[in-house]
Amino acid sequence: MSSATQYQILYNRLKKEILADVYELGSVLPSENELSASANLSRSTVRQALSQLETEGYIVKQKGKGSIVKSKSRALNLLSFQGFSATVGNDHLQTTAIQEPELSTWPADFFFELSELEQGAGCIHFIRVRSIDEQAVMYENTYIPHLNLPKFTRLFKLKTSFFEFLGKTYDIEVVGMDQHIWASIADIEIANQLGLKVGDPVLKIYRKYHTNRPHLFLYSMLFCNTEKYAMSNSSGGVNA
Amino acid sequence: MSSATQYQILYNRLKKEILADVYELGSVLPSENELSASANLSRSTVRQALSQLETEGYIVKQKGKGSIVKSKSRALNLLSFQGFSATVGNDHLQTTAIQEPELSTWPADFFFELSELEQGAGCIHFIRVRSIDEQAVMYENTYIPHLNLPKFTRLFKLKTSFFEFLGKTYDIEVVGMDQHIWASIADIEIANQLGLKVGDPVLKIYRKYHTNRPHLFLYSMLFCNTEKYAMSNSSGGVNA
DNA sequence: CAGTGGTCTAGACCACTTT
DNA sequence: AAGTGGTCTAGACCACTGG
Repeated sequence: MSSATQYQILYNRLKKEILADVYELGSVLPSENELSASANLSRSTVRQALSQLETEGYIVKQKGKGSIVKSKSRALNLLSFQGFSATVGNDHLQTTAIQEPELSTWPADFFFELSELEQGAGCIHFIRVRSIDEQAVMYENTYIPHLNLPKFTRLFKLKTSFFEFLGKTYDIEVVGMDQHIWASIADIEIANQLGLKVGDPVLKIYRKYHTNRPHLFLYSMLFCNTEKYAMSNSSGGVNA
Repeated sequence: MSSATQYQILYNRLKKEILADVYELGSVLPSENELSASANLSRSTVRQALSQLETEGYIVKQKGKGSIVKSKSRALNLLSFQGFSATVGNDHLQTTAIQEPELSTWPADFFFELSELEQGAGCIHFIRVRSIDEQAVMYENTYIPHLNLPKFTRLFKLKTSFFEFLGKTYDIEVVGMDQHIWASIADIEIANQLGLKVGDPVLKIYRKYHTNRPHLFLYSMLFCNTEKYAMSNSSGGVNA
């Protein structure tokens, strides 16, 4: 929490209203001047809030028309599982716990560089397997520095959405990420968990998530079975 | 082309300077106030240019410090080759022609859905292999609908940058893309071209590029050797 | 034509980093 | 203390969409 900025407050309000269908898909938001007047903010500040909604895919702006509600997509538009035609909805997605969160030291040869702060804090580690319609597609190894996350191991239930939990419990939001991707080969553990044979090709993805807390990063190492489902994403839409 | 805005001009200048090593990796750009003074622009306008550089991954801003040059990643911030530590510069990147551009019909089982317009136009097809320091890393199969691209097969030289060519010759710019990613296995052709053994894992990427021409899309099918170099990208960084 | 978003200016105060 | 980027204001003119 702490002191949120004006544009963040407006951004959150509008996002909430879009998700709550106050503004329906395809309709226009109040104009920048109207928002400026009603929220008692300068137009620049309103534009900053709208800009964030735009880059996250909630709205599209059109000169002369207005800000049009485009989708209720989640924030990060980066490489998620999709079927070839339709997106995989929550109905079809299951999560299985392989290892419950435990506090330990960081792996010796951790791929990403860690700050001294992170090194000293130790890490929380857990493993999940994600499935789509009973088909295991992703083996997910997550590492989190134990920085000011009281009672994490007690509170977090692996079955729930990790990002949602962080938001609701600690006000932590993911604002970006770096990722590295390789084609790799399933070892015995990965093969077992993903229903593959040892030596089958798997997608290996290392991710570093950036959060709204300045020095807090989250790390994931993913192994994906892409036999049936590809990883996919879109980019584009321009800028401020 | 046409009348560029002030912040676009500044953005392009800074990007060019970063790519030309005027500002080295890890160094700081001139401060917003300095740029504002030297370019004779308001600080807001300077911030808009820097903001675009940031969302595209060229710089990172740090309160109290400055704008730090982060990488020379290509414009479209989506999945490009990077070494583990340093970005791969143009000095280290070679292109080999495998098949020169030729006009033909579309493949029978083309992965992406094609419009009637595209179907009727036929396609230009060429194959390149990209290498980093003599190490082949990407087998690139490109398909372009033959829509109002006069003399393409005569004008385009495979050794030159494809996107740059489209921009300079036809004023076509890539503004976004969709991509699908799988872990796959090298067949005899791919293995030969990438210096792998048949059965080695490769990254398979199908891309559909969106351009500034409303109905013009470009298609690529990539096969990547990720033994030494990973594919990587960043997302996030906020806005104006 | 009035209304919209796109660009731009010239200020201001703040929190943060470095010296 | 000086300098940096982050936020915010109150204006202005423009190009574009709609009636």
